[in-house]
Amino acid sequence: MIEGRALIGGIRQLNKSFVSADDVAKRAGVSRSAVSRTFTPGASVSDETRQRVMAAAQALGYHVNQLARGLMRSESGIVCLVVSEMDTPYRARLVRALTHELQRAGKISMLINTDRSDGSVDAALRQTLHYRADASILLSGLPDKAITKLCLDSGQRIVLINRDDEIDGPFRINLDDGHAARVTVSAFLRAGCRHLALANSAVGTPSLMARERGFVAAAAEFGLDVTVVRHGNTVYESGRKIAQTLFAEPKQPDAVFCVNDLMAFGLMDGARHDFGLRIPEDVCVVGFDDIEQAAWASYALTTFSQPVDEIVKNSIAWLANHGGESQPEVRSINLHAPMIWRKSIRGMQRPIS
Amino acid sequence: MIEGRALIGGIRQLNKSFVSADDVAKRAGVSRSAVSRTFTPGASVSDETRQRVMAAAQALGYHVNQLARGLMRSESGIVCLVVSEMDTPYRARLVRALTHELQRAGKISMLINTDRSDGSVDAALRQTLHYRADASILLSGLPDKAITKLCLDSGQRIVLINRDDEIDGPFRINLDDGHAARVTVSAFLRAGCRHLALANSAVGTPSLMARERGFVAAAAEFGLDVTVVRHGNTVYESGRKIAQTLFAEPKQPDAVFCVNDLMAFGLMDGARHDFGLRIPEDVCVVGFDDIEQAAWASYALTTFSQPVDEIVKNSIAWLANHGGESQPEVRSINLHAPMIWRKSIRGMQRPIS
DNA sequence: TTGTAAGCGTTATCAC
DNA sequence: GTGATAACGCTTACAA
Repeated sequence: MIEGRALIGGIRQLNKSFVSADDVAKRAGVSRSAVSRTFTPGASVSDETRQRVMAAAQALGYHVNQLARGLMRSESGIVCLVVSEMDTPYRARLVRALTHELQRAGKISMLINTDRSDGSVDAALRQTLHYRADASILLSGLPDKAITKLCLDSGQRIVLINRDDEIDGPFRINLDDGHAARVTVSAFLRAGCRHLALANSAVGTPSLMARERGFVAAAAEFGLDVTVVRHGNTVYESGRKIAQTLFAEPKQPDAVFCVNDLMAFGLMDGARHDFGLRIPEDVCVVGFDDIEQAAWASYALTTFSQPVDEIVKNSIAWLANHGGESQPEVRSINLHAPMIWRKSIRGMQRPIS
Repeated sequence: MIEGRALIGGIRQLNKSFVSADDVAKRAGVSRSAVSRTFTPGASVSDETRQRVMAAAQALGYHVNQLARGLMRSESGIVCLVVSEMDTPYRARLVRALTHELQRAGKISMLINTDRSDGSVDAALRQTLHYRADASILLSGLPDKAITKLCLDSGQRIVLINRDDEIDGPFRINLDDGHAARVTVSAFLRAGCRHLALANSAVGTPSLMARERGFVAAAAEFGLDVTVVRHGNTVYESGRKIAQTLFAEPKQPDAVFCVNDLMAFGLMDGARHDFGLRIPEDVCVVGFDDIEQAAWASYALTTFSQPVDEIVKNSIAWLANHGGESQPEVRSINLHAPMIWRKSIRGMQRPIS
């Protein structure tokens, strides 16, 4: 009754003094354990007791304290999302979908931003260890291998999306980047293109490099050289910059595969506004990710769709399956990124992939 | 030593059996309290003890258990971000910035997705109450007033961004929507436009409606009518759809104020591709939010910049200031959204705002 | 400065 | 089915 535990209207309490199971027990005239059991899914409580407990809980505004519960149970219910540059369209979509499904599964997601490696990242990540997160999901981006190891060492289950940390333990989800690259080459050739180019970023993450290698290799099979340009980050401005380089050369490419959509948009705008080129008449363009903007009329970009729903489904399924003792058997999975055919390649609209 | 507490290489432990302060104390040859004090900022530990504790902690891979700490302390260190459609460019940027600054301030953010009102939202939100979050930040979007009340009732401090729940207690951050609308009207008039239109969504959130009212009122001052069209969500497709309506009429508008950038892009694409209109020669367009795409060459949209950094700074400052006892005095703040002048209004490039 | 002991709000074990 | 009691891992008086 002292120190602000006074109840206003029977519901709201002041001074951050929360209602505890003890309070509920007293009011309901039962024991703490009865209250606990009432809020534990696989319970063993008589209907009458449950009724009384629920009534008391309702009246007092009682919420189970997960902090305390997590102390006893092995699971905290927390899943940690580690991501850099999360306002990038593809990443934002992934984070949204993951969060949504996670909370449908009764989990709660903690967000760790790894934009800068200035120690604040490290601190934040350490935070989640402090909270005894059940698992971490590492999205593509900056986070380095040390982070993976740190999470792993603290006993978390880990999902790696589009990453390549060759550490044992995590579940890996990757895309068939090489296949996409080959499909692109063949689409370009069927459109009559002969001067192929590839726009990549300078960051050189594994999936980006896989796309580059696949593209160059597939072109080589047809005896074609590829002009490869790598610049900056995987952002719009890099694509635009690459356009400046590519189209200023005497031998202008007539087909460019950009390793992601953002760069493709920059490249398209560069080609159009800086060089007066038409797409797809003068130059064909293909991107990767199928972010929302790819469908906008100004771009109508032919690209490869990130199977976000599949990624999320697989992540959560793996997390759910391996809650128990069983040794994780499946270590990685390869998902298909289907081609989305729009208007940035000339000729027949015939998807192949 | 039993049940998997065996240490591998002195660092990694199996079976989720975490290292506790007790373990560290034993190894360092000190008491539990000494360990606790070592990890408490305002401590009172001798340098020597601290050294030994740190060494032992390092060797064992010890991390303070926040779940347990939160049980004693009043603060859990958790801040809850409630947001719907968080992959929308503006929201994603806000979430990123908030998360980043929050973790710089030593907090950790929990993400609650309120996309569907199917009870899963309610469950997720209830989750954060369970985790005793210190505060909640509600971004614009779906979450209804009941949610605000729920958070408030559980003793959380609350920040409302661009929302209008007329409940007492939260800190409100809003924009000068009306001013932006007036500036837009005067810019249109100076560009020689006479047939003004406004593209709004049908959701009718307070800030959106404020922009509409402000625009209509300002136009009225000059004796001008405004064609108002409301349709769908605040997305690209809605803008495009509105273009169909607007430009099919005999009296085509020569200036359109769109309540957000996404709709503006849709409207521009509709005007160009469906009606062959040129921007800004045939029709001037202004948006709101200044998302990344507004700077892309295909749009070069004149718009109003969401002061994201200011919003974040103010949110966190308020949260930090009101950790103590003091009655919150400042209840709300109004931020300025400066006009970003690009190329979607014809004539002199003279910002006014 | 340091150790001892008493909580914090749960859940799990075990008699009844 | 129910109620004591012992953890869980931490912080914090209080005493030394």
